[in-house]
Amino acid sequence: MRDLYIKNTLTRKKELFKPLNAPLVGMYVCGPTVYGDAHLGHARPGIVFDVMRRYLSYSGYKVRFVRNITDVGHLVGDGDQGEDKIQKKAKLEKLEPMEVVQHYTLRYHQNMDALNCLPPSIEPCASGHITEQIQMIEKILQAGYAYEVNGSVYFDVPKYNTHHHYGKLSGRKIEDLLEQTRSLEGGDEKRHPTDFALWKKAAKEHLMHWPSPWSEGFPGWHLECSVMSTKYLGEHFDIHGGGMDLLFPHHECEIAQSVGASGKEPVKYWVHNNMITINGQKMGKSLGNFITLDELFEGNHKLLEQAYSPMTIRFFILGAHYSSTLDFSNEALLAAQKGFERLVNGYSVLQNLKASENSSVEIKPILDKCFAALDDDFNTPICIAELFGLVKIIQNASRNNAQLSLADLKLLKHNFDVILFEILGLELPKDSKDKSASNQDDLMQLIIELRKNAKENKDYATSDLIRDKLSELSIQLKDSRDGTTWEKT
RNA sequence: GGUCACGUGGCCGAGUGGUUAGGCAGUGGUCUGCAACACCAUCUACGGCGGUUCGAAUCCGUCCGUGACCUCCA
Repeated sequence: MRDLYIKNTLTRKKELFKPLNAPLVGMYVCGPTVYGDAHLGHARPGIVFDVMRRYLSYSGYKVRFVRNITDVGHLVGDGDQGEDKIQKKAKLEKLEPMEVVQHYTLRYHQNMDALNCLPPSIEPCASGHITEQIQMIEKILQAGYAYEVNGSVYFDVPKYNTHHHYGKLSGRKIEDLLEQTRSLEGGDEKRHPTDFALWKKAAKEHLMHWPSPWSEGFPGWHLECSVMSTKYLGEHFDIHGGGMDLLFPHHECEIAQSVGASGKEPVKYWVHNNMITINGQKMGKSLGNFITLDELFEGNHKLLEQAYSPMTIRFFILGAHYSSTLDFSNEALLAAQKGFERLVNGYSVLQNLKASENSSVEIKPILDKCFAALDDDFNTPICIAELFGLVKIIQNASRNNAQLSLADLKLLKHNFDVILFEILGLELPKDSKDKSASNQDDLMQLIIELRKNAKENKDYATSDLIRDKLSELSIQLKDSRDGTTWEKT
């Protein structure tokens, strides 16, 4: 196994990846709250953690990838007056809360599938782990890091902070937090502004509630991730991922809860993806400046000049390092689309390449660079840049401006496949994949033959007619020295 | 206000103490009956000002600008 380095948010350093129980790797990623369609921002963690997971698998690890579905408990608005997001949506649409959950979970799955993100090994939902959440609260209470008030249970942050460092992940100090935290509204049950709810007593009109030792209520915002990661990956596991916006308070609270309950540090490597921006500003639900994935796939949004395929989106996202912000624009997306086409083009040319006696170029060093890039904190943009270098060689070889030995050609074919499909998870456009499966190709060969005859007879009217009509049918003819090929556009 | 990032050529986006990132767009060529595709060549660069150094876009300081988190957010 090669050495893989991962930037750990906890230490702010790139660290050599050493799994706790090699070859097993436990990976937990925060999934969506299912109360609305997934947008471009959701695609990013979906894709970048998919590539991490794929690369770890490729590298020989046996990965258990857990990604939750949040279907309960996130409050809207400020303080206690807030409403459960899913409940709010349910009331709005006159649905059962679980209907909302089911609907958006399905749509999320469809989107992730379109983006060719592999499904998680386990996809637990919060509502299915109420018992476990109650058990964890009991543990935290026993440890003395929580207190009950009027049927609700809160995590005692100042007390926790006397034994541990609350704020170490996000680089905060509790004293600073105290100064900056918004002042509490009157009647708050919390003893300290930084305390957070583990269990909330449900108001009468609250639709989603469960029995507990403290009250009929529902679990707090951050608890599900601690509970479900512990249940499926253990009290101490390898990788926890999520968006940077979850760093504080969500992930900070997760650490506090887990340490509070078990005394053990839950996560070895914390990994955070950066945000997608639009006009330099974060794309987010609360800002209302988001574009849903369906809108992108269909080109159905006022900011979009055209539709962009899921693979264009995937390629676009992999073109930037996960830790950098990535700015959305039609121009950038179009560049990604064209770039991806170039890569696909290179791939299909590669399939028909003939081997020479010797190689005039070196393949292995470039492939090594691809893997070295991925080993360096999953640097997909550099990996892709090297791939373009290979495309140049492939194109040159097809024009006899470069030669590849049989061994090199085999090496290139195999690894181009591995990197493009297995690791980066890109897919060829459906049409070109199905091309050989039908008799379409035979028909096309006939048409190409007829056009060739016309050209030889200098009957350019006929040859251009064929070309133009095919073009209208979204079929592009590609003339080269060795004859004509075709592809769907 | 606190904490933390970032500022790269027309656009997107890597990288980093001395060597071409890459893609898209542009320009010139090759190919073509004309094109498209493809290929070759080529042009725009590291926010301002200081400092360290033989040498900085890369390190340090400072100023300016932008953003994120501090409230649910991927």
